[in-house]
Amino acid sequence: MPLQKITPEEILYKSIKVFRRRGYYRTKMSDLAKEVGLTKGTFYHHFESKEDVMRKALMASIQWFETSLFSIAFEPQLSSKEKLEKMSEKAFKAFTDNEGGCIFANTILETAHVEDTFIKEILRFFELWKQALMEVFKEKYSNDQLTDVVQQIIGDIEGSIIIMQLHKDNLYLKRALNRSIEML
Amino acid sequence: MPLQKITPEEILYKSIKVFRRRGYYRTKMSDLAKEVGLTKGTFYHHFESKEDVMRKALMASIQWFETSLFSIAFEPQLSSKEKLEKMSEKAFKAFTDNEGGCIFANTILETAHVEDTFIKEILRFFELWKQALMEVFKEKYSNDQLTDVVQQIIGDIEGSIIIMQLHKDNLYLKRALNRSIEML
DNA sequence: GTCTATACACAGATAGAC
DNA sequence: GTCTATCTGTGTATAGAC
Repeated sequence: MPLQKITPEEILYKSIKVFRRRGYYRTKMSDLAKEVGLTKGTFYHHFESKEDVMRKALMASIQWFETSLFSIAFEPQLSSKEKLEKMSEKAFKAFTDNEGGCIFANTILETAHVEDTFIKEILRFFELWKQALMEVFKEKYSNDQLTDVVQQIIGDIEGSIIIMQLHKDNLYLKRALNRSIEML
Repeated sequence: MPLQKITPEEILYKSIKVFRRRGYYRTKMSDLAKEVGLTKGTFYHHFESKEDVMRKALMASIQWFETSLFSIAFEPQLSSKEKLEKMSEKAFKAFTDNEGGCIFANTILETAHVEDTFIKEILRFFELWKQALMEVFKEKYSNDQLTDVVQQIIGDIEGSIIIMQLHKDNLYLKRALNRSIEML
């Protein structure tokens, strides 16, 4: 009976968890390895470098948001309100699960003025989020209002995630998500 | 003629600048020393450790916000609107100056789930901000609304700082500050 | 594919001359 | 008070056995 082989998906899932809580720079390869249940040496068998792990982790996370959350905005059988409520529920779970908030916001604040290593991935996340919300709000707001309204909602949610982590109280995020529903 | 002696205030001011842009963990003692124009060895003559520099930098920053910005909320000769406009103008400058956004938000996201080294200072900053805004908004909102409204405004501003740094466009912060004025 | 052992680089902190 | 030199710990990454 061979040792259970760990899948790349599982490694990335657990790496995201660690990166979200500890940040990129503070996370050690040994932290990632430990979380997955491997040694550092073995971990390097799967990835070229720490940057490589982070990039693939971000891409896997984007993939998840795209197929599990943002896609709701384009489900034709749902009303706008139903879409937004469903998205809010998923977002709440995603940003409170395992603590650590939003890995993309964390990373942009951590690396914005130092290097642009992950900027492409981070921009893509926020762009997809924007597109999804614009789809939901397009019937309520005119084209020239739409972008601003959606950016405001994303900012409100991200800000509430900061306050949520500061006070260790999920209610702040819940309220921000409810405010976005009220704007419909 | 002796060499020009650098003041502790000046060292802290320049350290804040570096910490804001690079974050705590990624900032090296040599970065701080270089910014101030000293060598690493000399820098250690002024501070015990990196943690010591950061704590004193945060305290100096809080001091600045308290005396230069939050204090405006308690100036008796100004109307609420005048207070808020004056505060917004100062806040815009403070959060866009030198880039780097809000050092307290950056630090809470960077360290929240890893250590609580600076949590006391960060909580104090947000508490003072909250108190100041509550003073300005107290005539407009009832007591049970007041805390939530003010927390929402702070969240909105902090969120806009993230989006601002993401898109390298100060307008997002400007808009968030204007929204707070519209809530008066 | 997993492990242990190790090379290498670099950051935090200290020592001691001037 | 400032410098150069150095110690020490530790984190990234690699080598090589099983």
